[in-house]
Formats: sequence, structure tokens, C-alpha cells
Amino acid sequence: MKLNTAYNPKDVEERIYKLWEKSGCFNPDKLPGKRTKKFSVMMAPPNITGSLHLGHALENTMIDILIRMKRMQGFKTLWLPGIDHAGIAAQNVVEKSLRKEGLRRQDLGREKFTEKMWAWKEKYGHIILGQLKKIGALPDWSRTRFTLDHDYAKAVQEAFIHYHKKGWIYRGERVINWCPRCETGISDLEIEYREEKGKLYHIKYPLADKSGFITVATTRPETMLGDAAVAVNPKDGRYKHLVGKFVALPIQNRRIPVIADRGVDMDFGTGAVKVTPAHDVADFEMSLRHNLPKIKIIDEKGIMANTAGPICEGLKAIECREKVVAELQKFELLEKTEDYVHNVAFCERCSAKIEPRLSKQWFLKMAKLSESAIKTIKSKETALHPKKWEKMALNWLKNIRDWNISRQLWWGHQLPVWFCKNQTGVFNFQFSISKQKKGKNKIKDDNFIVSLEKPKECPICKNCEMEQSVDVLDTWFSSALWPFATLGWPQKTADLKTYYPTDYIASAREILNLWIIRMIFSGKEFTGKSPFKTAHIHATILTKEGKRMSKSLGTGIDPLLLIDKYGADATRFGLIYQNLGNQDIRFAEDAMITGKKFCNKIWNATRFVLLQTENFQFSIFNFKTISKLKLSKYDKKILNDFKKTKKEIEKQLEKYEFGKALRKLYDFFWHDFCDVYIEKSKQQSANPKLAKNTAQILFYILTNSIKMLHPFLPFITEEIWGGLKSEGLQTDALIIESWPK
RNA sequence: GGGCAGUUAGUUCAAUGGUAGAACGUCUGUUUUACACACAGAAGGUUGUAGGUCCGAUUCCUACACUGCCCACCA
Repeated sequence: MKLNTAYNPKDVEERIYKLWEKSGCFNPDKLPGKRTKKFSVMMAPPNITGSLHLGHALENTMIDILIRMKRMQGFKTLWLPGIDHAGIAAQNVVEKSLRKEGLRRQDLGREKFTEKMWAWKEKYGHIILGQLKKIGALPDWSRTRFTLDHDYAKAVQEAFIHYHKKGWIYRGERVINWCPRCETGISDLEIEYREEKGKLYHIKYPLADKSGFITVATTRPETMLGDAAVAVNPKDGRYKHLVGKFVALPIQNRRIPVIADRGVDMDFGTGAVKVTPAHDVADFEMSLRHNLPKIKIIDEKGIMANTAGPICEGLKAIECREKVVAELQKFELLEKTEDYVHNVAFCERCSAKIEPRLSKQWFLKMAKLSESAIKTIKSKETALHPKKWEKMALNWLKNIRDWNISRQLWWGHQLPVWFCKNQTGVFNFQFSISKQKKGKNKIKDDNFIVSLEKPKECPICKNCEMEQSVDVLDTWFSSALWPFATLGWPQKTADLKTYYPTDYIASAREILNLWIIRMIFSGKEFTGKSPFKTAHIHATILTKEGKRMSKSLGTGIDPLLLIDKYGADATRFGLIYQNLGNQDIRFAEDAMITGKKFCNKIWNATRFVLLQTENFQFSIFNFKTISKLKLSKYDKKILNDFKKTKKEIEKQLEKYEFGKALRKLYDFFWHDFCDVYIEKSKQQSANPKLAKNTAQILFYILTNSIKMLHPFLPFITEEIWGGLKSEGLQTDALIIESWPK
């Protein structure tokens, strides 16, 4: 076997990956030998929007390391890959590309637009998975899933129906986060807050009996058009005498009451707050306590509705603000304005300003589900790693609110809800809530049924063609089923039986609540078992300056460029080398250079050892013939160091300390083996008594090191292994070789 | 506003109740039977600030500062 003096990844990687693909051994059904124990992991399915970033590269390298090691250790290993349809995110990407042609999704209509989405998915869906190959990730390509696949969709519908039967799904009118650009409701987790310089407007509301004014402070004066009350704290001496009186709402000339509510902070602003039930979450809740009307003044596009009054109708909310302020000034009702910095909510996906808005949505009751998730985490049925995330998760679960699972999007799973065309449901929120509290599941004023198939006959009017709800489910509703829906649930498949629950999942911390926890309670609910034994919340990769890597800031680093520059193994090395269990990695490219140098070191150590074999017959591969009597102290030391290193690595990987394991291996191979033993071996080889033993030990340490290095540096090790094989070593491909004993 | 981390060599990070280590970078030397992507060696740190416990703290405790993250309906 002739090796060049330097390792060149470009000559190797593509060829080696093809070899693995051809071997089929990514598929656990095709693995050789009896494998009684299984090890399974679900890939976090990337979006059809994204391209590979360093987070994916790190996450999937960690999983790949575990899978490769476990496969060598004789486990039946499944790593299941897939793609997420990513509702709002994907829809926005396609909408953006349409906008370049001057089109909006509404111009195409739902059906045409959805066709575009599917075309997009066909074109881009597999690109990111293909990119994973470049980093050496080898999941079971034969089991690739997509969250809108036919079978998967069925699982999603079944899940909805299950919850509905339990009485946990209800339809309600609530103030939710509304994105006027996407024209959909979104969850609390899909908004981001940014600090913005605004103004705090102090507005005088005249008392109805003309005895004076009450001044309220607000950042959004335009919402006063929908006010239903002025609220003060019941303990506030300044306003006690006003509670129960009425004020004349300026511009709108409506009479609204002054109410007392414990939720009002006496120390903020004037201590009196305007209440806009239809456009503020806190005000909405207050309106329930005081039975106030909920007047919607802003429509789904963020335009003032006719309820906003003749002078404001048709204006954008921000234009309306100016108009309202001008009107107030005209009547000398604007007491003062102050500069005020506050957090403003934006749509995470399109950066439009969120407009809280009263809207009819579907909710999933969280009380029982969060309880079950809390139990699962506390009992360690699923361990969160590192442990500090447990607290975060439990804290979120304890304060959880019902989950708004409906979205007014076009890309996603439509609800298995069918409406009667003839009977228009008259919906009353308070009515339905009180009914539910008494445990009565039937909300008789709604005109729908829940069913997997379209009913042949409408059970409500017996006369109409029922129409399916146009809403789709929150994308996370379907991702929450990922660990078992991908294995065939609700069918009782062999895969489900064999591979569920899975052993490990790796995830970025920002989706701990969005995804990990929701998988936990979904798994418990539908299968009785939590979907994974360990959820590893891995480090976030930051820029060297400690800033978030993001495309929009131009701070992202493309892993494909790193692979091109240093090779896949060196890139893996660099990522794992920096991953030492801390929450953040300040990305330093130095580590990839270290990785590249290490690959070269391994390469040349191999060249040296092979030179030593030239004088011997193939019996050198039989390590049983190493003479224990002839061991020098250096022989003993390296054999002992090797044993210690192996133990240490297994221990660290058991704890998911990938970086520590890699550093251990690095130190052993470079310093103990190359710097010391190889140098000593040169002297020993000159001694005829020791020569054969030395060569055998060199070979033994090298081959077993290559095995242990393989999960970390799969390409170079497989390439070297192939070379050893051509030298006459009786062996399979390294990927299915057995772990050192 | 509440909570969680981190702050150590030029850079990215380790470690430890008893005078701090690695990688990359820098400097000097070396082509010695794999590797100059190497080898041998060197320089480089009053371990964020201020207190406290201790014979002794970078390590434990308390404040503070800065950085990052999570949670939260303050108009």
C-alpha cells in the first residue's frame, strides 16, 4: 500500500461515502451478525427552507459519532432522517420568491399556491439532507420521512381526533398574536421582542358627568378606539371615588365605565389604564372578569375596521395613531407625551409587527399534558442533559397556557374538522368556557364535527356537503409526533416495536419548549412512553465575538466551505473539539486547522507502521502471538495507556462529553503513541529479539486506534482501513468492524 | 422584572483548596530511517472588580461589573 506523504480529503470523501451507501449498512436490517440490543435516534428534521449551518453540522456529527460507535459495538442502530414541512417558515420563503415575480399567494389561490409549495419541497427538500452527507452523517436513507407524507398526515389527524375525544380540544375566541403580514395567528414562541423607542401618551378621558378627567397612559393611542373601560387598582386612593362612574371615550363618543381590577399596577403611568379587550391579551382577560364588550377595530391585514369610526376606517394602524393623536390635540385631551423604550413583538418569520387581535382559534388544553411531561422529566424517564435545562423545562411547563394549535396558513395539515354549511354557529366564548368547566364537552353552538374522512351525510342538517376547516395545524403539532409517527404509528409496526422509545435526541436549546417537551407529552399520551431516554440540549455556536450566528447579520459560517477548506473529518474534529459541555461555543476556525493536522498525523503514523510491516509475514496481524515475556517497559506502557484511553473514551461518550473524549484520543494518539512509542520503537526494531513484538504492538495500537477514531473521523479512518485490508488484514469495512475489546 | 450560565496566556478553551495547562498564533533551532500539516525548545497569565472564610483561593462564600441565554400580558 502506497500512501502519499499528506492526507488529501478530496481524493477520499466522496468515494468513501459511496462505499458506505453501497454497503447499505446504514439500514439496521442489513447489518451483519446477531444484534439483540438496539440503539435508535431520530434526526431533528431540518426545514425545507434552510441550508446546512454549523448547528446542524455539530448536532448531526454528535449523533453520527454515537451511531457509528454503537454500530461497531454490535447494536442494531437506527438513525432516522427526515424533513419538516415547517408551516409558516416555509410558506414565507415561497411567498418571498413569489414576490420577486410581483405575486402574492392570494393571487394564485390556495390550490395553486400549495402546488408551488410542493414543487419547492421537491426541489429543495433533499438538498439539506444531501449536505449532511458531506459532513459524513450516515442516517438510514431508506427510512427518510417527510411530515406531510400520506401516512404521517394520517397520524396527525388521528392525534387531533384523539385529543378531541378526550375533550381537550376547544374552539375559542381569544386575543392571540396576529401577524398582519402572514395573516395568521402565531404562538407566543414564534414571536421575538425587540426594544424600540416609542412614546408614552397621556390621554385625558372626560368624565361623563363633566366633573373632570381621568388620565390614562398608553403606548398605542390608536387602540383607544376600541376601549371598553378604564381600569384602576381597587386599592388606589386616587381613583376610588371614580370606580363605577363613566367616562366619555373621546373621538368615538361612547360611554365606558371606570372599573377596579387587581391587575392594574398603581405605580405605572398614571395608575389608570385604558382597556382594549380585542387587541391586548391582558385587557382581554380583564374583559372576561368584568363582562366587557370586545370591539375589534383592526382587521386581519392590520387595517382599521369600520368599528374604528369614520375618520380612521381604512387607515393602517400606524397612520391611525397619528390621526388619533392629532384629534386628541385638537380637543386638548393629550396631556403629554414622554419618550419611552419598550419591547415590541415582531413575527419571527417575517419581521412584521405583531398585532394582538381577537380571533377564533383552536386550542389544546395543556393541564393534563403538562402534568404528564413534568412527571416524565422529574422521574428521569427522559433525562435532560445538561441537567440545568430541567429547571427551564419545568418552569415553562408549570406556567403553561393552552396551546393555540390552529394557523391561518395554506401549507400544513388541515384540521379534520367539518362544518355544516347550513347552520352557522353562533359562538359565545364565555358560554363555551363555562360549559367546559362543568365538564360538558358538547358545545352546541358550534356547527362542526371532527372526523378523519369527509362525512357522507351532514349529521347536523342532514342536507349539505360538509366543508373542511381551512385552518391548518401549528407545524409543531405534527413535529411533536415525530419519534413515533415516523415509525408507523398509529399502526403497530415492527419498527415501532423495535426502535421506540429511542435512546437519544440532540437539539438546539431554542426548540426545547417548541419541540422537545411537546414530543415528550405527545409520546406519553399516544404510546405511554416518553420518546427518548436522553434529550441533549447542545451548545449554541456563536461567532468569535460571542454574537449569534445569523444569515441576516452576515455572521454565519458555511460548514460546506469549511469542509472544502479542511476536509470533512477536520471540520467534524473542529466542531467536536470545541464542544466541551459548556452552553456556548465561540467558534474558532483554529480548531479545524488542528483537526487537519491531526488527520495528517494519523495518515503518516500509518505510513510509518506499514513500513515496519514490510519485513514480516502477515502473521503480524495475529495479535495473539505478541509475546508477553518480551515486553519492554515502553511496550507495557503503551498497551496500558491504550487500555486506559479506551475506557476513558467510553466513559465520556456515555456522558455525551464528545469534546473530552476526542481530546483524550487526540492526546493518546499524538503524544503517547506517536511522540513516545513510535520513537522508541525505532530503537526496539533494531534489536532482533524485540523487532517482531514491536511491529506487532505498533500494528495493534494503530489498528485499534483507527477503530476508536472512526466515529469522530470516519472518512480518513475508513480509507486507511481499506489500505490495511489490501495489505492482507482479514476484515470488513471499518464501519461495521467491531469496537476494540 | 424573575431566573440560568460565563468572565483564566494574543485568540479559543481546560484544570485545581497549596506557586495554572492544551490547541492555534508568535519566536529560536532542526530536513534525525512516518509526518516541516513535523520534531526539539522558548516567550507569554498578580485566573473580571471589591470584600470575606482559610495557614493558604484562580478554585468556596457575598456583593458589583460586563457578556450571553431562558422565562414574563406591565399598559
